[in-house]
Parts: sequence; C-alpha cells; structure tokens
Amino acid sequence: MSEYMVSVKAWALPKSRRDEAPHYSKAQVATVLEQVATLLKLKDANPFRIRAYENGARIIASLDDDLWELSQSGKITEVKGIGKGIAAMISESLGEGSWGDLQSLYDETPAGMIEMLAIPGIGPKRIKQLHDELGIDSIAELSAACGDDAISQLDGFGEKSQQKILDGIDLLARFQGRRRLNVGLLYAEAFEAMVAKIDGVEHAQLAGSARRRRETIGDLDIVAAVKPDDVEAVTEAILAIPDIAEVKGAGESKVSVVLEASILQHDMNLGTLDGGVYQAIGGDDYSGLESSGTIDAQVRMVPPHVFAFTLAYFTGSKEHNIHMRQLAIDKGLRLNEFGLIPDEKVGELKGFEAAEFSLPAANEEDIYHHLELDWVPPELREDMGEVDAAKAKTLPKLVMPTDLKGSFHNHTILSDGVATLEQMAAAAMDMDWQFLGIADHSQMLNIGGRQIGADAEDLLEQGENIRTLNEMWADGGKNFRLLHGAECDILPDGSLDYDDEIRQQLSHVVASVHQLPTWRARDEVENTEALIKAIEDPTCTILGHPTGRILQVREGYDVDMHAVLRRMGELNAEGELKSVEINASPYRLDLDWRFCHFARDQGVPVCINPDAHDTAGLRDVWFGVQMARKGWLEPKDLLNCYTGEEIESMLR
DNA sequence: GCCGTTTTCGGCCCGACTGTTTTCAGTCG
Repeated sequence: MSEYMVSVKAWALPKSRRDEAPHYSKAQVATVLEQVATLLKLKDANPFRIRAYENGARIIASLDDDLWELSQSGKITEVKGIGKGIAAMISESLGEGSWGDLQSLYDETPAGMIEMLAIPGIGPKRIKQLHDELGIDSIAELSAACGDDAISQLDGFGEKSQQKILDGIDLLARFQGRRRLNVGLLYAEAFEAMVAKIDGVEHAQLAGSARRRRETIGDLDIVAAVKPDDVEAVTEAILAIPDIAEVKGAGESKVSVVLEASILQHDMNLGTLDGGVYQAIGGDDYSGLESSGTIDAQVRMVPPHVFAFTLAYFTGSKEHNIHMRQLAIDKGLRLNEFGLIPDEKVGELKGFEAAEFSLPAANEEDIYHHLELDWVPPELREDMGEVDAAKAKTLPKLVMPTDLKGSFHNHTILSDGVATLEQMAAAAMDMDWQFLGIADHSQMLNIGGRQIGADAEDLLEQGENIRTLNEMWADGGKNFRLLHGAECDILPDGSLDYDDEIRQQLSHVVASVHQLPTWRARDEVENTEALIKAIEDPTCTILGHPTGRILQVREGYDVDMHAVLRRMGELNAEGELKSVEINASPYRLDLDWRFCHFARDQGVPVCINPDAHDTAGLRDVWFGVQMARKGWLEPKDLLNCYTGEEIESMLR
C-alpha cells in the first residue's frame, strides 16, 4: 500500500457541540444522508431507497434556504425529493441533536468495506459477498485473499475477477482511482486528438466528468462518429496507438483501454508549487509517480446521425441524465444514447433500430430544445437545479476565462515564489490583465523548520517597489497596476499575522490557514469560530483556500462554511468588502464549487486566485474559472472581472 | 424512501460490457 493512500477517517455520526438547536449544519446533514446511502448499498438494500437518500443528500447540499427555518415551518417536505421520512430525520437531528436509530447502521458496517467501494471493478454486491463468505472487511485482507487464490474459488468469481481486483487495488493505491482535472485533461486532449485523426472518424469529442470539469476524473470517455462500415478499421487503428498499456475490452461499439503517460509526449512538469502543497503531495517522489501513471479511457463509436445523443448521454452526469429522461417520459418520449424516440414508435425495437424513429438532433442544443429546455453547459449538468433553470430560461451566463482582468493572490521571491515583481507583472500584462495582486506569505509561515514568510520590514519595502512600478506604468499610460497585499496566516485563535498597523498599509489581506494539524485536530465549532474571527478583522479582505484541502491527499479541516459565508455577507451588507477565494491551483480548487452560489446569494463576491509561485502559474486561473462555472457564477459575481480602476477604488 | 391531472400503491432510466455462466448478475456511467 502506498504512502499516497488517503487515510479514511472512520465514519461516525456527528455529535452536536451546541447547547441549542439547530444542532447541525446543512453540510453535516447532507453528509449523513450520503453516508446512509452508502451504508445501505453495502447491506444490499432496495436500490430506490438508496437513491432517495443520495438525492436527498444532493438536494440538501445545494439548498439555498436555511434548513432550520424550513424544518421548523414544516415546509421542508415541499422540497421535491424530501418526503416524510427524511424530513423527520432532519427535524430530529437539528432539533434534538439525535439521529434516531441510524447509529446501529453505522455500527454494523466495517470501515474497510467502505474503503473497498473505491476499488474500480467491484461494487457493493461483491463487497458484501466477500464480507459474508470470507469475512473480508479491509483492502489489506482482500489483497491477501487474492494472493492466496481464495477469491477465484467463490461463486460468481473467477481468475479474471481476481486479477481485476488486484489491478483495481494497485490503481487505487497510486491515485485513489482518480486523477486531478489538470492531469486528466492532458491525457484527454492527447487521446482525443489521436482518435480524431484516424481515417473513418468523422469527429471525436471528450465527454464524461472531464467535459463536466469535475475536480478529479475517474476515466476518459471519447465519443466518435464513425459510419458502421468503418467501425472495424477504426477499432484496429485505435488499438494500434502505441501509448496503450493494455486493452481492457473491445466490443462492437466500445473500446476500453489503459493509456500510459507516454501519450503526453513531454515530461510532466509540476512547475513551482506552494511549499505546503509540494510537501503534502509527497515532494520529489510525486513527479516520478505522476509520470509513471496511467488512466483508463473508453472510445464509444456511433453512427454520425446519433453522435449528439451519445455525446449528451456520456457527458452525464448520471443524475442529470435521469432527470432528462424523466422529462422525456413526461412528454411521451424515450431518451437514450441513440435518440429521442416517441413511445409509440419504440415498440419492441432496441438500440440503433429504434433510433431510426428518433427526433433529429444535429447537436446537443437540438436535444434540449425538443424537451423545451435551454442548452445546459456541461459544467452545470450535476442535477443541482440546472434542469429547472433551463426550463425557466434562467440559466446563468457563465464566466469565461477572457472575462478576467486580474487576480489577487500571487507570490514572488519575497516568500516562496521564484519570479520578481517585474516578471510577474509582465506575465500578467501578457494575459491582458489590468491588475495583479501580490500576496506573499506572512512571517509566521514555516515549512520544514525554515521561515518562508516575509518579515514586516521586507514587506513594507516591497510596497515601496510596487508604488514605484505603478507610477512608472501610470506615467507611461499603461492600464496596469500591482496591488500590494499579503497572505496573512490565520493563527489558531483566529487572529491574523503581522501587527495591525502593518496590515492597514496593504491594499488587501488574503487570510489563510496554514497550520493544518492544529485545525484538523479541532472540531467544526471551534474552527468556524476562529475563521469568523479572522474575517471580522477589519483588514481582512479575502478568505484564502478556505478549507485547506489538497485533492487526492487530504480533506480540509471541519468548518461550517455556510456560517462563515453568511457572516461575510452580513459584513458586506454593512459596507465592508469581504470576498472568498477559489484557489485555482489544481491541487486545491478550494472553495469547493458547490458553495459558490451560496456565497453569491449571501452577497459575498468570489475571487479566483491562481496562487502562482512562478509566471506560468498565473495560467492556473483557468481551472478556477472552470470551478466558478460549475458554481453557476457570472462575471458580475467575481471580483476578477472588475476593471483595474474599479478594483483600486473598491479596495481603497 | 419518494412520488402522484393514469395518486396512497406500485412504480422508480437504461444500455453495454464483462465474466461468469448456460440465461444472467454485477458494474459502470
């Protein structure tokens, strides 16, 4: 087992830390619902009951209204997907602090069985069978049982299943079975281009979670338009691509392969990373791991006239598809990956044959229009309200990378960056930006016993240099300015690094937590209080990487993000400027996109920050834009989209 | 567990592929 394995905390029902109701946050309730769904899967419960909990979790998590108010007024069952059962559970947990008889469900399931769910190729049914018949309840035991050739003897298993499990465990140990968005997209673009140029492929396009820009990607889905007569030749051509490590399967319409890093055609360059991130992902060992990595990929081949349906289908998400199909059914239509087919025409026909009677669709827009919906951008297809918004024609006009005119949180050689003020500014001007916020680490920050952050004296000197540069650009008629800020550590008690009088001289303060062990050892209530104290400091402008998570490596500390964002909204209503960061480093993507529209609704502007440590790092804002889009944000919701002049006056 | 202008029971999205079977269950998306 590799050191990169995420250590999974044993699941437990949250315990209330409050004396009065509401005892839990929306996020806590959503987490419990999600966990109950998973626990029920491992008990082989009714799949529709499981789905009800999964839906409930997603609905509660994306609920804009206050859960406690809804619960008390009894209006919560008016929310579609929340019925009497889940409503009663919410009411009891928020009101009394207790969870009914859920504790026994939690007690019955070994933590190892939950971990096993992450192994690609086996699911809840097999895990339950392994548990019941061989007493296996951890990945280590499963691995050992494969080694003893005990698995292949079981009913329904065989040699190949056993090997598949071993392969799955290996993949999980290296990458938790998923890759970060930036890495996954590199593979995706390379593979998509290779498939697209094969003779007989009319066009090829990336689908799946990569097209939806999820923060991590399990495998790649490429949809290719291929005439039936060409399928055999195209299949052969795909299998001849030299960067394929393994062929997992090849049917009449689908090829499944494992891609090697050699497909990227250049070395994986990590660039200059934040010291804390670098340490968390395993330092120098990590780049070797990444360059010896692999990723699963599928190519689905379909006749050209079916392409749009297949693309929509394999873009997902599963939940979005289910919702779309339900709409189709309501209109007397059947929606699948081959078409949108009137019920009376379907009859006994299947697949391609039934598709002959489909309504036509030259592109995805046509499919949505047939269902009287606006086209839904792939990033929004998570069944978190987008279908209703598409029906009401109220989908947001999502932010584009070109809407950004600057960013606020970047480093220079003063702390752990490798570029000078001038170099960072030049790179920002190359991107047509009008402003660049410099926010080097504050003096408290130590990594590995070495002080990374800048002393107050050096920080003030940097301010002088910035003023000189800004005057030079202003005199030269250049619409560009550096903003002199700092990334101030939030100390465990919620106070900010540097003296007040130092921070007051800065244009903006990005307040972030770096002493992770302390925060991770505390509970949600303490952490939330400390974060709120930090943002209440009059000099604090931006809450940086709000949970401290590192994707694939560690979860953030526990915090009631809704409460923090609500407080920021209150302060803004009083005339202050408090913004929350989407840290755009692909290792972080923190704030999580799921909180974006809650922030917006509280009156908290979001800012996308690359947290760049070299000039190339500024380009990471692209990933932040993808998350802002997933979070339904428009340019007006983002500080980055104001002009340099507007930002200067807002920060003054 | 949720839902309902075919409503309080009986449905709940749907197909491909694999590996195990000899007609199908499990997994995936």
